[in-house]
Amino acid sequence: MSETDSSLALDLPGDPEAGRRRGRLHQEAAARLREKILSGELPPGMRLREVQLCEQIGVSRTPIREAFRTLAAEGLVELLPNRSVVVAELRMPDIEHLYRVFGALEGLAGELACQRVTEAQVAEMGRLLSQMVDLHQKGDRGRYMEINRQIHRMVIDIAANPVLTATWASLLPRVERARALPNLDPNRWTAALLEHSKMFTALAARDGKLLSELARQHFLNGLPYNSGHADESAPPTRSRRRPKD
Amino acid sequence: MSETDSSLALDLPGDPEAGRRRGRLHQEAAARLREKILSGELPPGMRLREVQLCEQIGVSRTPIREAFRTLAAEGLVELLPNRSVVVAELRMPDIEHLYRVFGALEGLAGELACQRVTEAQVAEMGRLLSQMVDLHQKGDRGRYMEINRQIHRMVIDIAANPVLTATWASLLPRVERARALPNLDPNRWTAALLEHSKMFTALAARDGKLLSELARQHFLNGLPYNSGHADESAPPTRSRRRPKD
DNA sequence: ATGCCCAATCTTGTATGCAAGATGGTCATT
DNA sequence: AATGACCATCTTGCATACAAGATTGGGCAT
Repeated sequence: MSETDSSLALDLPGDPEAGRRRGRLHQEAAARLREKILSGELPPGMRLREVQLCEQIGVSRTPIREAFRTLAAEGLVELLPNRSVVVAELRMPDIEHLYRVFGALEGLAGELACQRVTEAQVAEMGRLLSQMVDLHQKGDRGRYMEINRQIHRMVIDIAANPVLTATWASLLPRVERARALPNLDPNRWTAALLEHSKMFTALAARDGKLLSELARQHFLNGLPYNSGHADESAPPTRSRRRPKD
Repeated sequence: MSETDSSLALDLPGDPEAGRRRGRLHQEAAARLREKILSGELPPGMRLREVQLCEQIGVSRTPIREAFRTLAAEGLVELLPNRSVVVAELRMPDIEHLYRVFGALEGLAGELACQRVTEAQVAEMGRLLSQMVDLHQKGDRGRYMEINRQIHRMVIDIAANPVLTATWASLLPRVERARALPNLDPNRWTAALLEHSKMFTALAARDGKLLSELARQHFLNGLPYNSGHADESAPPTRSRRRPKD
């Protein structure tokens, strides 16, 4: 993933893997574009021209176009008919809408997981949780978030609902993108940790309804303070940052 | 060369619309394939060969391939890498998974709709509901289902959450497909009507939590009785369970 | 000078060609 | 006769050619 070398081309001259990539070019292209969008290298509103990306990524237009459809399904780009594809904007109201849906899905996942979770899985999750506490104390945000992702992923897996998993996964890239925004998720670390702890308790007690509600709330709490849903388009002049808790 | 149906071609010789279709070929192809899958003309498990469909629909492989991706995102077909595209199976456990997710989305929609619905919209919905009662008495199932769709669509629209709408819409074709199965939705007409009535009352009272729960249950009740796993973790309302058949 | 129209160019949408992988049947070997 | 390898063919994945709509900049008329 750190191959941000200047050459974006997928294959170099004489690449022995050249033939081996067949059948996955569009997936690779989609993955690469997804990275670029999430990292902000391709900023919101940017027009993506097919030939330009073809040259950068080193494939023809066909797999690029297929990748576009994948990314459009993930909400990362918008396809304008007979016009360019543009990187989707991500404004605050959109994020709120996204979080509401994602929260509902996580709630459902928690509820279903409660019905199926095994003791071993509860124990495993307890271990992950204590790791998170550790990392929080060390201030290692990167690894903390990694474990965080792992836990959420685990709940979804335990829920064992393929439709849920697929829907959740299709929304995830946008959520990650929102999380990467500077003013989101500022420093509610401590609060989030407490919420995780409560959710774990609910899971261990197999209290589906409670976990469902906690998961939803946990997620909505990740929104910037009190984004009630009334404040539409981002207030431009508000430069206040929330004090760290 | 006689196809199963010669009228499948999108354009006939000398079609004046021939040029006007540009930019929508893959959409039309997707729509046509979607229909064929929902109607059962393309049965589950059937292998879809590109060239064959090209001839039937009258376009080249490119739009067909793009249509395949659209349908795959809707869960109607499955793309086997380097192998054919096949019409997705739709077995009972899948349907249950689907309904759980869809029910959660409808629940969220109801909750959000309660926060935004206007008196005029409540009135309109009351009108639709009474139409349904009428059609139920007349036994006009077709129109009944049409109004039914309209009401659900209206709730989603009132919720005014684009992410929710898009996610819901992407799941909808599969739900419609499940509804078309013979042994689903047998004759719980009357019960469904009663549930709709309760939901309407909750909406009129702006009781989001209640509507959310009712919507979820309403949807899950559409599953054939005894569709598999243990029933939901809903002990508080267990007296409500309908032991129908 | 300003505004409208047209054409050159760019960009996307569609069709088709070509190569690699999958499929299926036949033949040789045990 | 059964089994496994091989070859012909089919099908998909990718690349590229071609056409139509969109964009834009300049020229012309007012």
